[in-house]
Parts: sequence; structure tokens; C-alpha cells
Amino acid sequence: MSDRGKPDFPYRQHDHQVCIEECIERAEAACMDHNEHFTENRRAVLELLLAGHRPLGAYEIVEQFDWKNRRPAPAQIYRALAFLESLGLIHRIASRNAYLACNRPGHQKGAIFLVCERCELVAELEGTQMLTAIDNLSASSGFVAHTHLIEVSGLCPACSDTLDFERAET
Amino acid sequence: MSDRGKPDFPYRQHDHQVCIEECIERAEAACMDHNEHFTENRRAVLELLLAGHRPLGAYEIVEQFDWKNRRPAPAQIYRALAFLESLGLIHRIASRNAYLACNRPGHQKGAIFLVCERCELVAELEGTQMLTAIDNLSASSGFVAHTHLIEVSGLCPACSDTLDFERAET
DNA sequence: TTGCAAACACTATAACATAACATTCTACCC
DNA sequence: GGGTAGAATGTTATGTTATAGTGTTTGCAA
Ligand SMILES: [Zn+2]
Ligand SMILES: [Zn+2]
Ligand SMILES: [Zn+2]
Ligand SMILES: [Zn+2]
Repeated sequence: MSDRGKPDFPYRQHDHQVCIEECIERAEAACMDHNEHFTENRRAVLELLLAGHRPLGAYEIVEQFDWKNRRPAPAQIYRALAFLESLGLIHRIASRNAYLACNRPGHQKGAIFLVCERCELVAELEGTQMLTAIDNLSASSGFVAHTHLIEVSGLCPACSDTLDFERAET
Repeated sequence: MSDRGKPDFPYRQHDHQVCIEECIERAEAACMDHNEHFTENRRAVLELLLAGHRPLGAYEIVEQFDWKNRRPAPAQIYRALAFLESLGLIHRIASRNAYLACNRPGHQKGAIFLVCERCELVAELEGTQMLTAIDNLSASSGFVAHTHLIEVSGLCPACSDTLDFERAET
């Protein structure tokens, strides 16, 4: 069992191969559930996103995608991204125009994204409580909330330490 | 004195002319403070954004901008937007790729945006408490937060009522 | 008035995303 | 198997958002 879902994941050391395999399995299961096909294209796009806990732009995916010596057109990548997002397997990071593989099984809604400005690592935190608080705040103005976007930019633990160290050295 | 800053602003009826004038005055003051110029271009862009409590895309601004019979290039609009944003006079609404005039004097940081999916009206709520909560949550993972993006999509009070009414009629 | 820095004008291009339509694949019925 | 409907893909083109680069004008001060 992985540490996925714990608050300091993915900052902690973990077996990322297992991490990837779990996500792929989860994707297969999700497709089953929805009577959809986990086609080679969709799998390939998801695998590229799973390679690291960092978001990729659609055109970065195009560039890295040389499966069977083909170079797919953007439209195809965007189709796969839309499909994966509709199943909650990936998320769009609006502040980066980029896409991230979801790592919280069964919690596709209500995430808070912590985006490192230096290394681009993204952590996806459970945010249900925060969202409830925001919904209540909205409701007190008469606003009916449907979807939420919460992204925090800053420094991940490793980059924060590195910069502290560099500052101390000078 | 306007109702600006109260939780149900701008949903409530208000004298929008006063609303605009206050924002312009605030912009002039902010430029003074920073030893910057409130040039005609910058003023014109801000005025277009102030026309309604809804965000405009940069290219919408280009289209509406026929000041002195000129049609400025996008670059010029983006320069004005960057300037105004640096002074906290406008905000970028990431989920819409659009720009909104700020209506919370003195609170350029820590806003929560409520974006109506139907009429595009945007309310800007004070979100300091929420941000503190998010910072604490981030910090418990070792993440150092710098900037925050909180956008909620849904229905404003008026649109929510309208849709309820339409559903009741059928 | 001369010189400097900020702002502007203009052109081009980068970066991100979708529309439209033809073709291929897949599941299912006969 | 052969036909067929719907899903997925391949391909081309275009739409949309944002920035880079370069030269000119403007405002201000020494
Ligand atoms: Zn991992
Ligand atoms: Zn980092
Ligand atoms: Zn107003
Ligand atoms: Zn509305």
C-alpha cells in the first residue's frame, strides 16, 4: 500500500513505480465502470503525466509522445486529456495551463493544489473541509457554488530548504 | 460611501457611477504612491474594466478600445494590464483568461472570486481567513505558500433565482 | 537643450486550444 | 462472415491568448 493521500505525499520518498502502477490500475477500473475504453492513446498520455508529480502542458505531451514513431496532432492530445479529466484521472492546473495526473483515489473533487515555483512539483491535498467553508461563505452572499479552483504557489519542502541553505551560505 | 466590501456587493443595487469614480480615484492615488503615471492608455483600459463587474478578455478590450480612433495592438493592452495588476488595481481571473477591476480598496491580496456561469458577474470576497487556513494546511506539509488562487464557479443570486423560476414554470 | 528613462507603436511569433471532416476501429446484430 | 452504428483516431486548418523584439515618441530633469 502506498502513502498516497497522506498530507505530505508526494514530498516524501516513495516507490514511484508502485505509484504509477496503482494509478494505471485505477484508470483501468474507472474505464470499466464507465463502459469506456482505456485505449493506447489515452494510456500513453496518462503514463506521460504519471512520470512525475508535475504537470505537463499539452504541447509538452505532444513532444514527448513518440509512440510508434508517430507525432500526434494537438487535437488528439486534447481529446485524451478531456477524456481523462472527465473520469477524474487527471486535473488541469489553471495557473500553469498544464495537466497533472490525479493521485488521490476516489477523491476527484475538492482538491487543493500546491505548486512549487522552483521545481514545479505539485501536491494535491484533500480540501473537502476548505471547500465546505468556501461554499458557506459564498452562500452567505446568495451565490450557489458549483466548481472550485484552489491553487497555491510557493516552495515545496525540498526547494524551501535548498533556498534557505543558499541564503545561509552567502 | 459605497457598499463596496460588504459581502453581497456587487449583487446588490448600487450607484455604479460612484463605484467607478471611487476606483479611478483609488487608481490615481495608487500611481502617486508608487511614483508611476496614470497614463491615458492605462486609464482607458481600467475604465473599460470598470464598466461592469465582469471580467474582460484582453482581446475584448482591444475591440472595445477605439479611443482617438486607434485600435491598439494586443501588446499594448497587456502592458497596461500588467501595470494595473502590479498595483493591485485589477485581477486576472484564471478560469476565464480574463481581467477584472478590483473593487476592494486596500485589500489587493487574499480575494476569493465568485464567477457566475450564466451572466459572468464576478464578486470579489475578502478571503483572508480562508487563506490563513490554507496556509496552515500547506505548512503542515512543509509547503511555503506565496500566492493563492481561489475561484468559485456557480450562479449569482439573480441567475440562481431566474433558473429556479424557469424550472418551476415548466 | 541635451540626455535619459518610461511609455508607446508596430511587427512578428510563441503558446494554448478547438473546429471540422475524413478514416479506421470495435462491438453487435443478422 | 458481412453489414452497420457509434466511438475513437488522423489530419488540416483555424481560433484564442500572450509575449518578444525593435524602434519611436514623450516627459522630465540636469
Ligand atoms: Zn509517485
Ligand atoms: Zn520544489
Ligand atoms: Zn459597481
Ligand atoms: Zn449571474
